[in-house]
Amino acid sequence: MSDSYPCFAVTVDLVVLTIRDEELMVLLVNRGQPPFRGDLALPGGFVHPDEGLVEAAARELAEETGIAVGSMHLEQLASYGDPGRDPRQRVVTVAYLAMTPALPDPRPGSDADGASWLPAGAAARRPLAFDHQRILADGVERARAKLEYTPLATVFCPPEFTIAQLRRVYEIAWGRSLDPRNFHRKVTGTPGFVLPVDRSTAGTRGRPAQMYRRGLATRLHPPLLRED
Amino acid sequence: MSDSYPCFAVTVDLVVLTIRDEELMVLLVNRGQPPFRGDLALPGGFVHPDEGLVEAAARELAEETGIAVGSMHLEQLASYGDPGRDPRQRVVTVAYLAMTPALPDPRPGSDADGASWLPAGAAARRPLAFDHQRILADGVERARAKLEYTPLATVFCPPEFTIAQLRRVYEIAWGRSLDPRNFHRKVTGTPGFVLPVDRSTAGTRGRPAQMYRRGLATRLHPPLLRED
DNA sequence: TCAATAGTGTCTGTAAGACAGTATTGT
DNA sequence: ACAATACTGTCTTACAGACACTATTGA
Repeated sequence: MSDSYPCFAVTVDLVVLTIRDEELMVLLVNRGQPPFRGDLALPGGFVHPDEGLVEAAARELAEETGIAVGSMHLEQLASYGDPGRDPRQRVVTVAYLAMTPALPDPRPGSDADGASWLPAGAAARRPLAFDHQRILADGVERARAKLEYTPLATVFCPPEFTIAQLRRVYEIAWGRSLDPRNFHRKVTGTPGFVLPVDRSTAGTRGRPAQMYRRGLATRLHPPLLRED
Repeated sequence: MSDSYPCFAVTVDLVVLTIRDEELMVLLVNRGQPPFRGDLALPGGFVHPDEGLVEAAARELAEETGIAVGSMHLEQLASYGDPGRDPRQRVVTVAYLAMTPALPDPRPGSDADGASWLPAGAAARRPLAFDHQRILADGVERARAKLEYTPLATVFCPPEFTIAQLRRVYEIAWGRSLDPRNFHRKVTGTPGFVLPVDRSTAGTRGRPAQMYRRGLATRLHPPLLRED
């Protein structure tokens, strides 16, 4: 029942997604040491002995991106522990999914040096270190799916945004265009999705747009489904 | 980046759900050793050094219930690794969710001795060993949620079942009654949910019912939502 | 004035909830 | 016959998709 206590290494790895330059992007790092030296990998690292899993994920995220976790969404994705996924030793990794508004480029010389934003779709189809290709694919799919039934699309937007900006999030994440008028009606009609603020855009071509911030809802009723 | 390789124990724990006696039930074991000796706990145990996580979950499931995993649904739930969740040492557990048709009682004298089925709702509100109360609550909520948008309710049914049996699964899991006529129309009208077989019930009061088996769909479109 | 974007109204098809009504069995 | 359960049809309402139309700005 509990005869042996084998020793495992435990890591956290992060799928950090954002929308930049009209594309869904993922934060990847260049591995400086073997194994997989020179390959791209998800940011992550070993969990410290007296540290919780979320704390480890938040710490690694702050180390790699240089920003605090407070402003971004962070949730557990899944764990991966196939024997042989790390050639050195048995490692179980707990993957986390983070979603954030567009960030400036990682500054060279900072802890985040060597990290860069790459298009998520393309990255999920190229080899990455360890089983990170699989983890990335799972993370992208989770994010896409959660846009359907949660208001999480707002975490890709700045604190105040327009309905059109929010719509672009869906269009980019799902790779399909949405009718602006129906989307507007749907979003403003779903209680708790967005809250209007007393401000409008200015200096843009066309009629100024009402600005909104995140509402308090955690689930969308009814959901905003992507398929036909 | 990778200075220390702290040593963790890794376990798998199982939330095994079924429907028995018109109730959602969970398989719990009595802990025979400290810590939490005498308390109820989820079945589970240490992952072997050369064993994958799913393999470990399937092995523990077979050991505790005495049946092969082949006939039941098994999916990863989440991982739990707060420092101090096990008073002996640092343990990270990967929890799995299993769903199965009604099984006979665990036979005394078998490996599954000491295991028993308890109502899941009540068990999720009573103290269990470690953080198993939280894991159980997460598992029950995951199962309830997945009934909405997947055909997983069928894994609680025998290989061949009637629409009324399937409806009871939803009613028991969600704690609300569903209109038999609308449910019938919805289920038979969702492609890939159920497939009719050339058989009917007999010996029952009332008109015999057509029997069905699981379809090939993995998601329900549109979903079968529980809230109003 | 025109182009562009924001936002509203309207129509139509689909599907869910409510529930009347028909079908087929055991008692 | 009657009760019980299976199944079908109909009505109403809600909502998604399509798209005409109005509103408000910059060029």
